[in-house]
Amino acid sequence: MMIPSKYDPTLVEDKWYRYWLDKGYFRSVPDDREPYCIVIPPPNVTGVLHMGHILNNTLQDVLVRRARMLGKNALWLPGTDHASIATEAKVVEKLKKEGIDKKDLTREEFLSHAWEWKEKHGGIILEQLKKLGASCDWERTKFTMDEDLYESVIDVFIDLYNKGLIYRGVRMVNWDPQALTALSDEEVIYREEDSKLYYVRYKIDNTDDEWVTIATTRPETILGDTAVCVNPKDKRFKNLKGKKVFVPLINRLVPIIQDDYVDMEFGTGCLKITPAHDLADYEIGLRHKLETIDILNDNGTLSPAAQLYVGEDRMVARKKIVDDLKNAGHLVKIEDYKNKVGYSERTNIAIEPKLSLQWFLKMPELAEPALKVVMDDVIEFHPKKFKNIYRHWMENVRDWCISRQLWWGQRIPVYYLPNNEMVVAKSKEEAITIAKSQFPELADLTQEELKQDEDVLDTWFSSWLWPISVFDGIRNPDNPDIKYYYPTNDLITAPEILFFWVARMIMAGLEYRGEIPFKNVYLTGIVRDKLGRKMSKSLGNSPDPIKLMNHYGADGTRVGMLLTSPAGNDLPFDENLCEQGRNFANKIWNALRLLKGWKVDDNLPQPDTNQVAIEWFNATFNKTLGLIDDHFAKYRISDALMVTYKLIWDDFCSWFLEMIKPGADNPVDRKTYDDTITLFEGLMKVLHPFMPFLTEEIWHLLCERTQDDCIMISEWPKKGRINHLILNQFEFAKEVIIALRAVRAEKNIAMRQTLDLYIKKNLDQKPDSIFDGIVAKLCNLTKIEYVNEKVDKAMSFVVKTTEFYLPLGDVMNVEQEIQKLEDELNYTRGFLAAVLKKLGNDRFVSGAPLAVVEKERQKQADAENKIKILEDQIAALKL
RNA sequence: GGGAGUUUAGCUCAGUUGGUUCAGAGCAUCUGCCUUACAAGCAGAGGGUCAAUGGUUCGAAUCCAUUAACUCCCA
Repeated sequence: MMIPSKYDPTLVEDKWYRYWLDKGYFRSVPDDREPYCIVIPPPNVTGVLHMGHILNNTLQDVLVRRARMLGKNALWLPGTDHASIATEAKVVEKLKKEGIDKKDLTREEFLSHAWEWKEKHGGIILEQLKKLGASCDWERTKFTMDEDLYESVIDVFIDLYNKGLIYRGVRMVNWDPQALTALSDEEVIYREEDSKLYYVRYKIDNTDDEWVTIATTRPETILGDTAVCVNPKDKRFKNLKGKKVFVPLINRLVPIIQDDYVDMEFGTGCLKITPAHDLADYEIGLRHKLETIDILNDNGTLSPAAQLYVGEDRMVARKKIVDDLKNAGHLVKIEDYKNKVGYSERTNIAIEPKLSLQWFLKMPELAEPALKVVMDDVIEFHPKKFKNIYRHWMENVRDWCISRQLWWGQRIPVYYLPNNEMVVAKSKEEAITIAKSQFPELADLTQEELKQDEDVLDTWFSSWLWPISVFDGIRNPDNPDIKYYYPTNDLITAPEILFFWVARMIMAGLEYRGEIPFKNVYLTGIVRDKLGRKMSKSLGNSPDPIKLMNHYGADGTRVGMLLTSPAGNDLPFDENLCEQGRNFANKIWNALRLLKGWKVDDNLPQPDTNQVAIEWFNATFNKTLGLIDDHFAKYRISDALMVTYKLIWDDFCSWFLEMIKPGADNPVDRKTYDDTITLFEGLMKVLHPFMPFLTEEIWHLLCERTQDDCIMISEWPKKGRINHLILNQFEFAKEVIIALRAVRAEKNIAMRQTLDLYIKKNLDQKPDSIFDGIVAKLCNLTKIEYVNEKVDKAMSFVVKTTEFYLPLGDVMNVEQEIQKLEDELNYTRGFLAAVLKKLGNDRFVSGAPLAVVEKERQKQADAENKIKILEDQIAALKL
């Protein structure tokens, strides 16, 4: 067989993905086995694959592939969410390019455009995940706007409303004056910018010429002022108590109030209060029962309530009012000032805090049990540190604003009646029935008189049901799927959405299933560039994951992502991590080439050295498998990968294959060959979750396979007996081999030149020659002989208490040898001194555990023995 | 302003309830090698006052306190 010396993933990856798909290996339906389930954190339907997805989905695939190999009925359920604001923005933008204005469309027309867009562009990301190797059950792909999921959301709204948990109220929201919608806090980006602090004086009522001066960054909001506030502790303003001031330009008389909120150090210590346009002011307004004057229209222009600049944009009004204040003698001074201004993530327009009528979900009752299950580790967070952060949020939770002024999403099922009442119902028909029964005066109510709420629900109000609604567990709570797969096992997501999504899923799970939605939450880090910046489209600092996969292979990219991404830590991404992954693939490929290049001789007896090598590798494999399983159990995925990496590269390729490698043109015996194939298979199995494509390819090249003999559905290796003795024996042999290599390197002795080795055991120890054959082979020794006396004129080294001699004749430099031995002697003496000091300390001997003291005594004995041997060697050389 | 977290080699990180031989790994660096699987490789080497100070202890990277720097969340 001709195998190229470079592994080419492009010839392999698509082929196997299609094969797995055709065979239905990703498919899961309930059966008698233990289920293992992950629901994908639904990516945004507008999205394309970015590095964060690569990390997140690689982790999920690793977990789900391993679970499948462990014999579980593994389901990874894929899907997307409708991302109401992002998608609507995209559709609006697209229509604009076609000369269509959203305002000219009916809701139905707009939605048909939106669906068209979704069918065409949505779900690219899912296709891209296939390239990564994602073993999702694609037949179960869900979308948050699918009919069943849509209905689940509506059902839940109605249910929560009927439970009294949903209410309509006026709240301060982040208003996007361009998109004309409220935004959630996470959709607002705060940027520090240079602005001005304006000092404005207000005349005090009933005085001739007494003023108070306030400082503000937004002078146009003066028109909405309904009070001026000072700190009650502030001695400067004691005289102002109970007085009133005139708001400049419009001469509205407002009270001076006192509140602890005011920072005496900031500005003048006097704060203007505009309850309609500032969150803190709004709360002060509530406390002091102030009037609220909303001076802005939804589009950011000033309303008639402002009295001045009506119809002007808020930014224009700001400039104009500064001039007018100045001319009227109210402007005291202007200072430069840095402050943080919120911008809309989608439209990049300055956010306006605005009072508006919104729908809210009460959180405290839902949050309490959701906090408990995390604190009690019913749901485990990995890493644990996120428990604190979670608790802090859950203990200070605020009601959730669930309405959005958009069309793309689940429309709020609230119907307003001609009598100014409202009903909540699943359909217009049902609404009419309810209305008629509740209000006898509406007996003739028609559909036309019914007005449904215009708003849709926040996208998170869909995704918080995700682990339930994807199995139709809201509408059909007893269906076989939900009963089998719920609660799911692991959730893999970013800490950024711990509250917006994870916490809310836990609430919904407990509310609607009476059970947690998942047992473990694995929180990934954020993928950053080398400079530590978050990867983003606007910075253009993110590599294209598709290009990355084309270049390094999906396997290489997966390994690159996972190599340095411990849970919860940010990951400064570097392409050469993927290169390392690619190199690893190539290394394994070449191990296969080596193996497949051997001639196998059925009549050749197995040499003892090969038997030893196999026994040793088996022990190593089993020991490492234990480590790998342990790392997985603790969700230390990158550690599991690193241990696997070293097992294959160092233990298998660098040590084992070199041990059993037949000489040039020599055949290998059948038993060694077959055993090596079996060992190779085991390695490929533990590697499969990380590098699914390469391992499948190698699996099929290692030997003839039937159609359904695929590694992806093979069984995860079971940990066998660990021969600890042989592991220790090898550690000793390894030290000898390394020492011998060092001698060759130091003396420039080529590998092809053979050497003889003499070994002198001490302290009545018997020779243990089990690895001698292997040492001889790896170091090209022609002879290993055990002796009772030191060997003259020979290079020497000591391992533990055994002396090794290499008679090299002339290349020996006695001076140098003596120096080397003396260095080691000095070191050992220093070490012994430290040990003796410890043992000479009564408090140590009496205070430390017996085992620790015993260890120190052992160290003492070892060091003393070694010192004696070194001294003897030096003496012999000096003769 | 409130809260949380981080600080160990040039970089990214391990380091279990304090206790083997003066702290480990991968990458990077350096040295020597195209040794008949692999230069996408092989064999080696160097590199750390465990952020600082103080304390507890027979013993501290690990526990406590203070300080500093950075990150995140909330306001």
